[in-house]
Amino acid sequence: MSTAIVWFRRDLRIADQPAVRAALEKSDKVHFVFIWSPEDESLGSASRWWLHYSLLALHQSLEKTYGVQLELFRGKPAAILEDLISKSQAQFLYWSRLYDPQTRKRDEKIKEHFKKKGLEVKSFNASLLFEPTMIANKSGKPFQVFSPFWRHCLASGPIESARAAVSKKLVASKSLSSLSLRDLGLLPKIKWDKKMAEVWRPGELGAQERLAVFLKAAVKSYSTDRNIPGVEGSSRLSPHLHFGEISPHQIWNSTSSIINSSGNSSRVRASSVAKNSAEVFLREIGWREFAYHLLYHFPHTPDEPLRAEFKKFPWRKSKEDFEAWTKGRTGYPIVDAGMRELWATGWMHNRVRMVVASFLVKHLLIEWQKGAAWFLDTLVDADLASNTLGWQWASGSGADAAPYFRIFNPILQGEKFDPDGAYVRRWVPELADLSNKFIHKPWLLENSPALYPAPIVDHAFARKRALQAFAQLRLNDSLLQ
DNA sequence: TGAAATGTTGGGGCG
DNA sequence: ACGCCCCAACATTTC
Repeated sequence: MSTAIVWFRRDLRIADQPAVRAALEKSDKVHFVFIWSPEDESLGSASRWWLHYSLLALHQSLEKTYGVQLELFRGKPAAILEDLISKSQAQFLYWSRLYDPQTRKRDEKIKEHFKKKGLEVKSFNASLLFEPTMIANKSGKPFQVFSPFWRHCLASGPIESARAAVSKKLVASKSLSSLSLRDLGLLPKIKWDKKMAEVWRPGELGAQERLAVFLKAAVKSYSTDRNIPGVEGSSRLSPHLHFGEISPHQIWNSTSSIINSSGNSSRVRASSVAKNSAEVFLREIGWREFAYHLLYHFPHTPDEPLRAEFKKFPWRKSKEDFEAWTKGRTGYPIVDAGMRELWATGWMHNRVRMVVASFLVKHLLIEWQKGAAWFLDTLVDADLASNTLGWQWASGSGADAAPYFRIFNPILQGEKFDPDGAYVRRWVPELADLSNKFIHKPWLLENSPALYPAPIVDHAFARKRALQAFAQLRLNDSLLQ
């Protein structure tokens, strides 16, 4: 009897999972394998916490649906797969594709190696609506601006439907002497994760539940509410998407069915708002696709600016300022609230991500790579593609970037998007008693809260300094030409 | 998915 | 009644 190995990575689900489906079609003996390789992929503590529970959830659903366990290993994937294949005599090795430069290189080698040994090795698309190789502009080049990219994607043909999980009982095969989940050492040694468990439910079921809740209510007013961090207006699907607990196809299918069914309702007015909101939401899925497009075609961008002239930007070095930023002690309430939300829950509202990123890069003039690294280290949805796009956007050095002169005013952003201070009050409790008038500028109070720091930099001063620095950059650039 | 500076308009207070 | 000024509200431009 033939044997297949499914190598799970960031596709931790069983529905709409082409590698699993292919293996089940080929064989009644399948080993489901996950290899924890911190040497290849450094995950922050929040992401590790998530991964632990996501693996637990995957293990449970594999057992329930197929009657077999998830087998866990630790080390270099090539070596571990070699061992597994010789022990199991597997003929088929399947996985879902990843798109970051290092992993692509590693996986290509592994594929070539086992093909040479006579195995059928296949990789599948399990995480993108439009893989980077499918999309190019008229001159055959990758897109660098979102709108034309997304227009092109939407015009490039219908999006495939998500497929349900195949249900089938597999032949129990001898386990490959795997580790226990605890042996992977993904959980934190210090117990800081209590808040995480209150906020998140990692795993495929948690993802489906999150999507269902979002589509039932919040999606209707997504286009406006998604900007208000004090309101639960966003889907919070990002960590589920990152670990592949849900596919964009599944999200696409269920969301577009709302768009299509809202046309013949009697409440035409209300439904057209909902329809627009659903489209705005799907556009955000499009931004994720765009991020993978850029990472694939411009593999240097996690470390270096896409626009080369930014390499010479006169960044400041200030350990103290960076630390104040990470700890949520900059003296600007909306910035500090965001950084503290991140620290407590491993997540930050997107509006606030833009504000804190702009603050680090433009007010403090600290290089975006440092902010990007902090985000990767602390976010549960830490994703190289999306994170790179976001930070390059904020610094003005990337594709479709914010112009250099676009500097967020942290006071105005707070007043505009957190007008009643609900978000600040939640995450910066020492300001909870302030009136709406002062909640975003507590330093103007006669006796401002003693425990809360004064602004580490004056806004007007910082704005001028940033504009000067960016002007210098443009000067350098024109002198070179 | 920007903010600040500058320009324009028009209502209303007031001599 | 009229001209003048102030200023809020909105529009445009500039960074």
